[in-house]
Amino acid sequence: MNENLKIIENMNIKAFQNDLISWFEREQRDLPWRKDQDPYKVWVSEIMLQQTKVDTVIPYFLNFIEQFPSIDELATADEEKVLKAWEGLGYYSRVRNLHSAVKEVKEKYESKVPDTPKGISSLKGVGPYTAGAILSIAYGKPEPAVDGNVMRVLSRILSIWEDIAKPSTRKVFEEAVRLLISKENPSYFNQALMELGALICTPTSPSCLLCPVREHCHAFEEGTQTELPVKTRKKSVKHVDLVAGLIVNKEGKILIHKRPNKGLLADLWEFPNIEKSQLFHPRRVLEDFLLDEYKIETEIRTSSFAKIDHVFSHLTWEIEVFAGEMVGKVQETSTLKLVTAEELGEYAFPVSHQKIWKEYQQMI
DNA sequence: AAGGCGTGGGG
DNA sequence: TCCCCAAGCCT
Repeated sequence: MNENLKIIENMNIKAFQNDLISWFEREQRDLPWRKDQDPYKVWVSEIMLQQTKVDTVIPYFLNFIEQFPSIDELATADEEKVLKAWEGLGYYSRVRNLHSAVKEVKEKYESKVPDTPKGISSLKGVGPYTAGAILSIAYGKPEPAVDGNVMRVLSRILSIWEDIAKPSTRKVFEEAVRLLISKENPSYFNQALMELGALICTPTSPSCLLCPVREHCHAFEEGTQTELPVKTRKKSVKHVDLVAGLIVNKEGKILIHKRPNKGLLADLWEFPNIEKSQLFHPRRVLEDFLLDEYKIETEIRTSSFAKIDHVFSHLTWEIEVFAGEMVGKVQETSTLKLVTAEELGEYAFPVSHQKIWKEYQQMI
């Protein structure tokens, strides 16, 4: 056995499972994806919940399932509508992968979500955690579903001092779960570990006195619960200065651009923008960019109407925004459009550019 | 392995 | 204000 898992040898595993699952049966939150075990809905919820809080996900989940109630309806849905349903949730590659994987399930598996580790893991956007979550929650299979909650909870119960920021550490916890998981109810066991992490065994100031498994917890016994888990923090973020244009034509239509299908905010729409230059005034940089890149002649106002600060997980933006008018005409393409203010609502924008639009409306 | 990839909320 | 977090995955 792994040296990190010696505590398990002296655990009463049956009692641990029972205490944990009984607590979950009593205290679990009433969440929309817990209404049934439809593998499709479990799948959608697990993708949405990646790095995202329950409270944030709930309204998105309800709307998404209403719009796309089944594999077949999502598989045949218009890409732009699917992306719009994800607008504001972040990590947009999740929805692109989900849409693509759902199409694959429809074509290759007759619209039935695979129920084997190999099958489920082959789907785009389904990694080790999500595979285990779907297999255990939707299909009752005793597979580990190790997320941040599970690593935090088990690092405390089993006194595991490995750095959970290291990718290789997940395997230690998967092995632990394989030893601990209830074969009678793997679904509740996995969900209970995560629910415990969310409600009781929280990152800071865990509620040990309310914990249903504190008798089984080595960290509680030693008083080390606030020192665990060990997690090295990553380095600070870089900063980028942008200049953007809120450009309208003579009919008042607004110029928007679709971002590339890879990288940051892929496939989302934006107001034309470019990184600032040290050498030239932002207004001049924007003017040149619109002419060179889109062959658009513009008259840009002398002073900007807004400066938007936006923070991502790995970088920050400051966007200085200028209003302007097109002089001539544009050739519209699939990635460059002129739209009315009403039509803007049909396109998915990142939050940073939603801020631009709000500032513009206040200004005019 | 390590960095890219969003957003909103809490201490 | 700043830093960290929240049911990770991909390259």
